[in-house]
Amino acid sequence: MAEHVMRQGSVSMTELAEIFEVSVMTVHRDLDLLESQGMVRKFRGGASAQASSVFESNIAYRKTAQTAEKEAIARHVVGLIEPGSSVMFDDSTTALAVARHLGEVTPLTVVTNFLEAIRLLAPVPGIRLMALGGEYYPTHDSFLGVACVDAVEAMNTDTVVVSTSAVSDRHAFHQEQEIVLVKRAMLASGTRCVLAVDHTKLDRVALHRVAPLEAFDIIVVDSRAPEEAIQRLRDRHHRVDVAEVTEP
Amino acid sequence: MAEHVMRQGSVSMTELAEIFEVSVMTVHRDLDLLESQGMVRKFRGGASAQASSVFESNIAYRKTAQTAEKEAIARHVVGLIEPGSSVMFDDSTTALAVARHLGEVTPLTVVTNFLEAIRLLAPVPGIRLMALGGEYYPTHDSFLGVACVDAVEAMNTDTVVVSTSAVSDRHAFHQEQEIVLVKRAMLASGTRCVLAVDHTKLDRVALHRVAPLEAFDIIVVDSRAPEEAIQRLRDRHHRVDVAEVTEP
DNA sequence: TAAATCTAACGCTAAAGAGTGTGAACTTGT
DNA sequence: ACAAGTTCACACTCTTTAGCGTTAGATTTA
Repeated sequence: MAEHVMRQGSVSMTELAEIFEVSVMTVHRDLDLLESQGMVRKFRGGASAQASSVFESNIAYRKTAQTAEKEAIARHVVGLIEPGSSVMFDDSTTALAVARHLGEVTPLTVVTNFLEAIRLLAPVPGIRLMALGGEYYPTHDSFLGVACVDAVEAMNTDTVVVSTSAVSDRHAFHQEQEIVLVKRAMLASGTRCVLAVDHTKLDRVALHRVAPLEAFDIIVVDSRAPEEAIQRLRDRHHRVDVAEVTEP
Repeated sequence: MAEHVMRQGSVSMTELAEIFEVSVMTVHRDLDLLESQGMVRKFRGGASAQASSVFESNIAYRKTAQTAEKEAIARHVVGLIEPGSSVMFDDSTTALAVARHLGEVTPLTVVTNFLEAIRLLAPVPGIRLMALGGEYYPTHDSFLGVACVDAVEAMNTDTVVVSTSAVSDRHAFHQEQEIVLVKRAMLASGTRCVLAVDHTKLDRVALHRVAPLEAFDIIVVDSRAPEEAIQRLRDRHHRVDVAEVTEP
């Protein structure tokens, strides 16, 4: 339904009800949900699409996108992590995919500001979990702000895994300032930094520069990235690992 | 079933299976659960009770105990909180009862290190949630340790609500050192400090002193506390509020 | 004011989840 | 080595929960 609103730009309630063969009440409920997630705007009689820049940074959307790629990247990243070491990661869905596999490399110390990852890892035996506090942001389901940056700066981990929404030949980018600050702090507090991005992020830019690519020791992309894009990254002396995507 | 193990001290598997009219398999599963929560010890053929001091500090036990009293205290404490102010509370089940009612006094800034409360409050509109990070302790379902103390010390809130496992005429007590350190830090960072304890905690002591009762501005107890115990607290110039318990 | 739209409440259905038992395979202690 | 005890995997039942529609009442717009 979200996709339809996106395509049309603006649709009426009754129209949506007919298309999806559901009652008007259901359309209301679903749109309320999408609106609370920042995916669409509601007005009397219908709903309109949000600017792409705002909903792309939204969890509900990010979770469903490029799952196969993220899964492949996650498996590769987990292979880079040694049992007994410490890992820090941010509030990206790619990192969440990594978190799902961390139970395989125990014992491990895990540090994150991502509430969903905390929920996921809290009951896992063999994982010493450290949460980064801060102000809770519902749109990201994570803790950000000054308190979080301070908490990051008080720590040091063997491996830091971050993902950003855009990567050019020279820099990693992200739209939101609060998140940029946290990611930067994380990069500064990791012995080894891994940038994990799927191919849709390559050759793009966003509002804020997070860091130059030199700040990362390893860049992991999925195998659906164009060969020449990978080559271009490698040309600038980066170690670029390609994770093989298996599923459709 | 836990109660039966407590009373008997030590019971065999088959005995438990007969008493509760369930299969031995189920007994195994339930005891595994209780053991993982630290309520009992398992050995080949049966299970034995834990020392009371260890299981009393355990969430699974604390959650089921004195719910009516905690509910009454919680309602009273919420009445002390003004909309628009900030509240910090610890990882006590009493505080959790308070958290359940915080949606009624929005807008509000809430600070806690208790994961269950974070889960509970994250989706509540009108609540600005700040999490205190730190090392995750499964037995308390909260974040403790140096990182947590540092995070607390970096903040200041209008009201601090804490509960302790024992209260004498002069001091508040708790068994665990990590928790004591966090509670102390909280007391130091609140403009107004509230001690919320049900009547079973009165006239008791535990291993560590948390703070003298003078450190608290208000002490809230439930109406099942003996009158003379309340009077004794009041004699020492404390403001003691009594929350009326309604349910059985 | 009338028509349209929105919200809240209730009950229904289908899917998900928790809890349990059975039998086979494995472990431990005597 | 054998018996008692334990664990695992699977299937079954029961409870819980999420999602949808209908109706009735409130709100908004023309």
